[in-house]
Parts: sequence; C-alpha cells; structure tokens
Amino acid sequence: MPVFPPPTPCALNSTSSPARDLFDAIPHRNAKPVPCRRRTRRHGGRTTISSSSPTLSAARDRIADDPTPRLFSALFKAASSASPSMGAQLHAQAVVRGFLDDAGSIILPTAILNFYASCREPDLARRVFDAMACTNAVTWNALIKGYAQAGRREEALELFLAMRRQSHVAPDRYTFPALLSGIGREQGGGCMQELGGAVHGQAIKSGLNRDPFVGASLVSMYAARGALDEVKVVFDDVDTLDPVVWSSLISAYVNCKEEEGALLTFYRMLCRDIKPRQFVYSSMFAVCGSMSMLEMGRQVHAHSLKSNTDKDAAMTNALLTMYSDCGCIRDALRVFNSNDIVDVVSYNSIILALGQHGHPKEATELYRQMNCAGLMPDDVTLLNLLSAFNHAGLVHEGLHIFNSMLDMEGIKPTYQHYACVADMLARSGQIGEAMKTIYEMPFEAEAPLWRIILGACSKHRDIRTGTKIAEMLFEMEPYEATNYILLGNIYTRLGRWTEAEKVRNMMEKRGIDRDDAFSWIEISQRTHRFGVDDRSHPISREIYRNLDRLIGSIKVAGYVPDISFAAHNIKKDRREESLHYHCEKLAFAFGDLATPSGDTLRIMKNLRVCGDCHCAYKYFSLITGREIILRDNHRFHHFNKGACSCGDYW
DNA sequence: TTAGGGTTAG
Repeated sequence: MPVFPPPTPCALNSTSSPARDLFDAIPHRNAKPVPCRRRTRRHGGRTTISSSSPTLSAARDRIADDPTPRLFSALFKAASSASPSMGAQLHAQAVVRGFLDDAGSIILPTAILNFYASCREPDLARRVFDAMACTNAVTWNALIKGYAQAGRREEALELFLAMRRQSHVAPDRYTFPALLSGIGREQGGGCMQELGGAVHGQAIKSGLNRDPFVGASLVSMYAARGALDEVKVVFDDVDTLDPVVWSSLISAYVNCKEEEGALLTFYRMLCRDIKPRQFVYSSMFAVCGSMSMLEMGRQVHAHSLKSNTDKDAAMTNALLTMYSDCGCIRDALRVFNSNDIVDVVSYNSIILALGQHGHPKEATELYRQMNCAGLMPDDVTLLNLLSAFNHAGLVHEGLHIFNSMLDMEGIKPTYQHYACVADMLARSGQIGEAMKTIYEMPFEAEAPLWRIILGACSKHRDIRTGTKIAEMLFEMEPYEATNYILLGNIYTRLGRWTEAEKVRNMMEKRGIDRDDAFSWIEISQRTHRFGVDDRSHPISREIYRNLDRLIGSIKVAGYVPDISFAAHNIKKDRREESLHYHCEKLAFAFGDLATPSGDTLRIMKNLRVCGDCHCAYKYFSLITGREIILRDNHRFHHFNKGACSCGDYW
C-alpha cells in the first residue's frame, strides 16, 4: 500500500473548467454523493474540512428557483470555504447573467472581491476592485486584507496609504485589523517594523487604538516581534473588558516566552470575572506544558470543564500536548481517545507525543488509523513519524517513510525531514551515510544540523569526522559553547583528557561560557530547581545525605560510575565524586525525600541527560520501586524496575 | 458586503 495515496477528487472540484455550466458542476440534490476523502485546508489560520457545507448546499438548492444578485453574494460567501474553482465559475455566471452590469451596484462586486481575497488571490481581487465604479471602506478593507494575508505586506501598506489619500473614505475599525494581520507576521525586523509603529500611530491619531478589535490586532503585531513593552502600552489603552484583548495579551506573553506573565494575566482575568474561552485555555495549556507544571495544568483543565466552555480541536490538541509535555502520556492518550473533534493536528500531536515517550509502534498504528479515518497526513505528520522512528533507532522504518516521500507525488521532504533522517543515521552510528544525506539534500545544512552530527560523533567516538565538523562549526559559530563541549566530550569518552583540557582552554581564551545545567521538579505546585553541586535548597543537607545513601545502595546493586561523563576540568581524583552531585541526581534525591514511597517522580532537565545519570536513574527506579519520568531537552525517559523506555538508545 | 486571540513540527 502506498504511503501517500493521492486524494480522490472531491465531487465539487473534480475536472472543472471555467466554461462548464455552474449547474453541471453542482451535483443534483438527489444524486448519490460521490465518496470523497476529507482534506483539511487552512484558511486564515483556521482548519476547515472541505466538503459540501450546509450553507453552500442550502444556497445551491435555492439558486435554481431564484437566481438573484443577493443570492449570488451568499453563494460567494459559502464558496470561499468550499472550493476556489466553484467561485470562479460563479463569477463567470454573474457576468453572463449581467449581474455586474449595474455601475451603482456594490454588494455583489464586494462579495466577489472578498471571495478572491479569502482564496489568497489578491491580484484577482484587485481586478474586481479596479472595475468597480464606486468603492467604499468595505471594499478597501477587503482588498487590504487580501494582500496582507497573502504575505504581500508592502502592497497592503501602499493600499492603506492610497486609501488615506482618498477624501471620501477613511480607515475605520476594520481597516487596522486587516492591515496588521499581515505586518505582525513579518520576520527579521527592518522597515516593516517601523511601519507597524507608524500604523499604530495612525490608529492613535484616529482614536481607534481604544477599539478592542484594533487593540487585539496591535497586541498581536507587537507580540510577533517580541516587543512586550509595546504590547502592555497597547493593552492599557484599550478601554474595554473584551475577552479577546485579554486572550491576545496572554498569547503575547506566550510568544515572548514570558510564561509567568501569562499565568498572572490569566489570574487577573479570572479576578475580573472575564470568562476565558477556548483560545485562552489553549494558551494556558501550552504554558503549563512548556513549564511542565502538571498540577497547574490539571487545575486549568478542571477550570475549563467547570466553566462549560465549548471544546474545539485546537483546545483539545493543546490539552493533549500539555499532558504529554508534563510526562503523562497515558493522560494524553486518554484526551485523544475521548476527543470527538479529531483533526490532522490531533493525530500529529499524539504521534509526536508517542514518539517522544518511546512508543514508535503505537505512533505507527495511529498513523494507519489516521489514513483509515480519511484524514490526509501532512508534512508535520511525516516529520513526527520519522522523529518517532529516530527516537527508537528504527532506521529501516524511517528510511522507508522517507524514500516513499522521495519516490511519490505528494508531500515533498523539507529541510526538517532531511535533517531528521541525517540525525537518525548518525545517531545509529551510520555517520558516513548521514554525511552523504546532508551533501545530497537540496538545502544548505545549517549549524544546528552539523551540531547534531557532532553529537553523534561524540556518542560513537568518531574523532576524525568530529574534529572536521567542529572546526567548521567554530568558524560558523565561534561563540557557541555547545560546539566546544561536544568536541571536548569526544576526547573525554576516549580518555584523552589532555586534548579535552585544550578545548576547554580554547573556550576560556575566547571568553565563552557554557550553559549551566539545571533540573527541576514540581512538588505540591512548587517548583524546586537544582544546579550542579547546588547547595542552595533550604533542606540541602538532608538532600545530600539522602543522595549519598542512594548512591551507596545503587553501588551495592551494581551501579558503576562512568567517569567519562565527568566535566573536563575536574581533577582526576575528584571525577567520580563530581558525578554524584549532578543536577538530575539532586532533583531525584529531593523528590525521594519529599513524596511518599512508591510515588511516580517527574523530573525535568534543561539539557540532555548525562549518560552516568541515565544509568544511575535505572538503579534508582530498581531500589526505590518508583517510576521516574525524566524530560530532557530532547525526549522523555521512563525508568521502571531498572530499565528505561528508551532502551538505552538516545 | 468587511474585523481581533489559541493547538502539532522546526
């Protein structure tokens, strides 16, 4: 069975030609429906399922009886979410029927203009606009939005300026959201950012900055560029308790990685009796997931249930991801299985989660289930599936998926797909094949990908390739500490401590500091953070005593410290001792003291788990009888009865 | 005849 079967043509857009009569294109109302695969398509950031919508069906049923310009307008509105080709045929019909001959008519041409704008065809919208005898703010707004949402921001801005020059139409509360929806997404700064500020100035001048719709758009624009101070100024100017403005502020904090600000805003919102809706809950689930705040996440989940908020796919997908990010894959699966609004993102999210938690078989099964349910996988689905195989070292399965992408029409591999395959090959020890993939891919390899290969060289002690890649990385990113640490690690793995020391000296000479490692654990809604050899915790003395006891016990059980994971600058006689007080071991020792015996512990680390700690955790799970779930910056490790879910492959 | 905010990957 092919992995990416081409979609079966849907009844509404099959083999259409502009000359074909509209009524031929519409299936007879009593005709047996042609089976069609559900395909998700993005319109203005929302996912819709293109099939015969009730609105379109109703209008289609009426058109044979009463073909009026007003009915055509309704049809255009329905067609924008169903089929672009249908809209083009409707346009032809409107011309043939003479509905566009009336120079004073504005409603039907505006509906057509809107249709082309919403289909991301701003040039066609412009042709309709230019042919209109009279225009008003509505037509200008629709055209500006068409260009902005198609990513043609300069043209949208030029139209905005042209609109201002017209004496009979002034920008209104619809104009600014239309324009800002494009500017906010502009990357890389430069003149568009300045223009964003100028547009804000125009909004202030016209007094429209107080309008909640304009305010929400301005918040979103500034948030997209990380300008949190400006976000706060805009928010304070909006004189409303409108829930969407609050929602925009919360997502602004999330975009700017200010999770605590998002949490505080959520509390402020509740204190003012503003009822959160799906958007707010989605953002809050993302916050709790990224910070691994399980108890907080459960409370927000309970709040959403109590508030009787209507669930939608995005909110449920965010909830699923929150549970997965907090180490609760079973809860994530429960959310997925009890979800009656499943879309492509739901499957992508659960496939990703299963892969991160080391369940490639279940991820593959859900991929099959997704196809059976008639949902078309997209590039993210395949990336997540590849990633699941990568985590598990299933190279053969991963290459099968990737080669299918290369051989068949459908989803073309992106840079991320190639990078994932190179990572998978290198991680499994096939470093030569990984290099071949990188040299043959139709993209230029970026530093993070080379760093992944360097990490694999460290794992497989490939000093020759490793040094070459490290030299290249030192030129590309002379101040990136990780590159030096990875090269140093290759030397220490091989016991070449002198060369490891030289790498460290090179770092010092260039004034490069390494990222400090830290681990944290949430107990009773309080987060306890530990650095390496950290003695700042109020019960530090007890934690160290417990850790020494635990280390003694696991040594009896068979644990042997691996000093090749000691830091390069530690003296020979202190290497073993230094391993004992790594941050993840301290976090475990604290969790073991602070929770009842046998409880599951969930621990997070900002960097990759150390190999010696990984080994120690297996023994910790054996001697304490606890399940330990460790999230590092790459994946989850579930330790139970002396084994890890990753099978020691990571 | 027109509008703002949220979810997966990197």
